Amino acid sequence: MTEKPARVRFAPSPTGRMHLGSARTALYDYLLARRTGGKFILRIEDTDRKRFVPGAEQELIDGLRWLGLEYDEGPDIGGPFGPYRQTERRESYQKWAAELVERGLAYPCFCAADKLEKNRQEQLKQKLSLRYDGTCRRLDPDEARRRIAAGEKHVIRFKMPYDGQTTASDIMRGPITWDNAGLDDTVLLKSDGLPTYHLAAMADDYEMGITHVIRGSEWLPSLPVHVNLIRALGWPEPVWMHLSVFLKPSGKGKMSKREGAEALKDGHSIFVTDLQKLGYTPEGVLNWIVLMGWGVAEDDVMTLHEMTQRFTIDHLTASPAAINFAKLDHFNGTHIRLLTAEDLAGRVKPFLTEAGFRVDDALLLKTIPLIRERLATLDDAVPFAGFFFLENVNPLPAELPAAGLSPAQSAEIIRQALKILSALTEINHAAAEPPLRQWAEARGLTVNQTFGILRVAVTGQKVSPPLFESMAIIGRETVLKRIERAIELLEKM
RNA sequence: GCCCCCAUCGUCUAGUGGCCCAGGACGGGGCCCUCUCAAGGCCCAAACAGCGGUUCGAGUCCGCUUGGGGGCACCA
Repeated sequence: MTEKPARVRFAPSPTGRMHLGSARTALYDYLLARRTGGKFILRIEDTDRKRFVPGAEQELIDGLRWLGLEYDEGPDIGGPFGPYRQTERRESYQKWAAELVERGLAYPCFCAADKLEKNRQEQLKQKLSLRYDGTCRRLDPDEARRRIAAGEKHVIRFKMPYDGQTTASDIMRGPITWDNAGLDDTVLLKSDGLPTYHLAAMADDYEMGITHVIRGSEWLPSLPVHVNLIRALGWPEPVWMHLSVFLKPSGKGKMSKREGAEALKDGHSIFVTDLQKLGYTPEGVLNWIVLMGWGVAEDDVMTLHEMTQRFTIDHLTASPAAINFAKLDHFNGTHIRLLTAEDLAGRVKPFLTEAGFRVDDALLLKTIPLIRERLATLDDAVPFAGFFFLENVNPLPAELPAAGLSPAQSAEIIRQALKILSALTEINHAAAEPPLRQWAEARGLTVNQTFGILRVAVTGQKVSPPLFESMAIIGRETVLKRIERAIELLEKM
């Protein structure tokens, strides 16, 4: 590759939970940085003190770590361009704001919030476009200085050009042109002295040497503000990439809290730490989201490492993508099957432990070949492997009799099966399956019926890994004991 | 109300003017395998939103219409 090393930043604000959209942005950031031999930076945009959520930053960091998106610079690990939290860089923003005012590119605005709100309502009523009326832009600079000196509350607004056009280029959409007449005098510095996103992000990107800005398409409307600001200050312009939003599964509208709750009922979630708890793997999640907005012709199963080798900016797509959880399940299962037995065992263990099973590592490892292709999520191991770690199972009596057979008939069948099995010195597929099958067929029974009763007797459930392979792991004595118990249960029915 | 973006199977997408009577994946249907459930193999149905241009030739370029999405805060 001939691309120059890119400096890319993931810049979330600690105002909520880390969702799929953020994860995908971070992924693309990471891929671009790794692909070009550049740097991936985590920056926390915490200038909104009202919406600040304690713990949100940690969830972001945990999410990135879990996904395996290691960053090179960040608030917790430092780096040459720190600090990486915006509230720790406020002097810098104030300095830039002051410079803009001094050069006549920005101005202090004393308009009160309630007055601005009244204006907005009025504009709404008259069906006008919503924008600042420009009162303070026309203020005499000397008077403004006097009012500031008198301690009057104010913000700093950027002076957008009144006429002409602004053109900026997005990597996936090409050049976009706006009439400046439709642009607003955006607030750069709030009355609490902290910057808004517009100033803070641009200043940081400049000071941190960011070469590519990857962010959500909700930022597209403020692109002209950002480029005018950058150009006013004479800063180099980064490459812009505005990622489309994720739509709810129906494709109508973007994901909301309502859909989030709906997904959770279904064993899915749009939050990355939830996905972890639900038994999804980073590999599965990553593979799923990387394809929502970036297309490959074929071979769509990839690890993070393979993604970094294949990722290219020019295959990014600009259209909104609907979330499809069925596809997540598929990718997750696929990556589970790609793991080594040891790896899978280690990942599955916490879910079994959490479910109350006392897990023996050696035993767990033996069950992996039996359960691996049955798992869509890691916690599917609970129903598929839990019974291996139990001394006794408790079959539901109602589930014991085979379809179309009475409890008495079913009892008789496994009494015979017990006879056959106890004659064996070891119970495994090779030794147990042929004689049982022969016997069943001779009696005019289907193997489904016969093996079915045994399955419930031995595993306690109607659905399980292969019967005889499971028996081999459980061991002869325990198997025979469980069958005897089932016979008792059937006799009592 | 104003501004901006997007538009290929139900969904995610490949396609960068002829290689496309449009390819892959998920989901769906069928068959095979099979002790349940899976996994796996094979096969099938399924799309270029519409209308005008440009061109010898358009899914691919342009315009309009329609549909969808985003934005218009001292939030990011």
